Amino acid sequence: MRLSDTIEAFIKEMMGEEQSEVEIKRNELAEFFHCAPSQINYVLSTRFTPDHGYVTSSQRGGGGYIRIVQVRRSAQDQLSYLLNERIGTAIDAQSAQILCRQLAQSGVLSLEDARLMAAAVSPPAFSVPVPEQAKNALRAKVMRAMLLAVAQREEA
Amino acid sequence: MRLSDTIEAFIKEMMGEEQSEVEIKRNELAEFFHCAPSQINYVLSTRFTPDHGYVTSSQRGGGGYIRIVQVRRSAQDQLSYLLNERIGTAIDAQSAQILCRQLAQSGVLSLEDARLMAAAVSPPAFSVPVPEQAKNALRAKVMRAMLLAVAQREEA
DNA sequence: TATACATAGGTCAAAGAAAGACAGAAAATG
DNA sequence: CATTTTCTGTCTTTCTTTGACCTATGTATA
Repeated sequence: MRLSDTIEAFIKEMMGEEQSEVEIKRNELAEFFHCAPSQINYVLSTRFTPDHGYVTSSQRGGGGYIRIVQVRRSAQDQLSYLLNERIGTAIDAQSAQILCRQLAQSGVLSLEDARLMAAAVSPPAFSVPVPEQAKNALRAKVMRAMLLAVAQREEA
Repeated sequence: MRLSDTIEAFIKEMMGEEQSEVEIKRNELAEFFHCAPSQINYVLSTRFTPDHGYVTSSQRGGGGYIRIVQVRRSAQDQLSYLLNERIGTAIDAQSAQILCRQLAQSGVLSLEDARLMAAAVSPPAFSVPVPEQAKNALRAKVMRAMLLAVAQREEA
C-alpha cells in the first residue's frame, strides 16, 4: 500500500463518521509517517479537494495547523451543483472519475451506479484520435445526461 | 511449453477456485519469469480479454498494479455477444436505446441502471457537430465501457 | 515600536517508481 | 518459406516521494 493511501486512510479515520472536521499539524503528521512534510500537501491536493468533498484551510506560524472540513450536501444540492456549476461545457477524465466516486461516497449513487458512470466517462470510453478538448466537451455532455437521469430518479 | 502459457497458467493458479480477482505487479512478475515486462501485457492482451472472460484495470506510478477480474461464467458468453456482435465498432442511437431496454427486460440490468445507460448513449449526450458515423463509433466505446463495468459486478 | 528569531505551513521542480504503447526481432507453425 | 505468434527493447505517461527554498505568523527583545 502506498504511503499516500495510508495517510489518506489515517486522516479519514481521524474524521470518523459523525465528525466532519479535523485539524492536523503538518510537521507532526509527517514526523509520524517518516516522510517529507510536503507529502502531506500531496495527499491533501490529490485526495481532499472540493471535488472529493472536502475543503481545507490552514494557519502558519507558531501554533499553526491544517483544518480539513468535509462538505455535506443533500443529493439534490449535489446534483444541481454538478450540473449547474462544476461540469460546465467540458471536463477532463480524471476529474470526472473523482466526481463519480464522490457521488458514491456521499450516498447519492450506489457504488455500482458510480462505477457505471465512471466507466462511461473513462479514458477507454473516449479512446479516439481527437484533441483532448473535444473529448472533454463530449464527456461533459455524457456526464450531464446521466446526472439528469439520476435527478429524475430522485424526483419520483 | 511457451512462456506465455506458463504465465497464463500461473495467473489462473493465483486466481484459484473461489477467488475471481487477482492483483499483480507487472515488474515483479516479469522478474520472476525472467522476461520483459511487456511480455506480461502480451499475455494479458491475448489470454485475459473480455472474450476470454476477464476484465483488467491498472494503476501506474509508485505502488502501481494490474488487477484482473474474472467475469462470471454465466455472463461471459452474453458479454462477448454484446461486445462483438451486437455493438461492434459502431452503434446508432436508436439501436443503443433498444439494447438498453432489452437488458432491463432480460434482467441483466435494473430499470434504473438501464435508464442511466440509455441516457449516456442518448442523442442529447452526443449533440456535437460531428458526422453520424463518428458518433456511432464513440457511442459503441462508451457502451462497451459501461458493459465491462457491469460485467465486473458481484464477482465470485 | 521596530527588529530579529523561531515556528509553522506553501510551492515547485526533480527524482523515483511503475505501467502502457508500439515497433521490430525471434521463434513457431503450416 | 511465408505467416502468425511470441518475445524484447525503447520510449512515453502517470503517479508518488523528496528536498530545497519561500512566505506567513507568533514571540522575544533592543
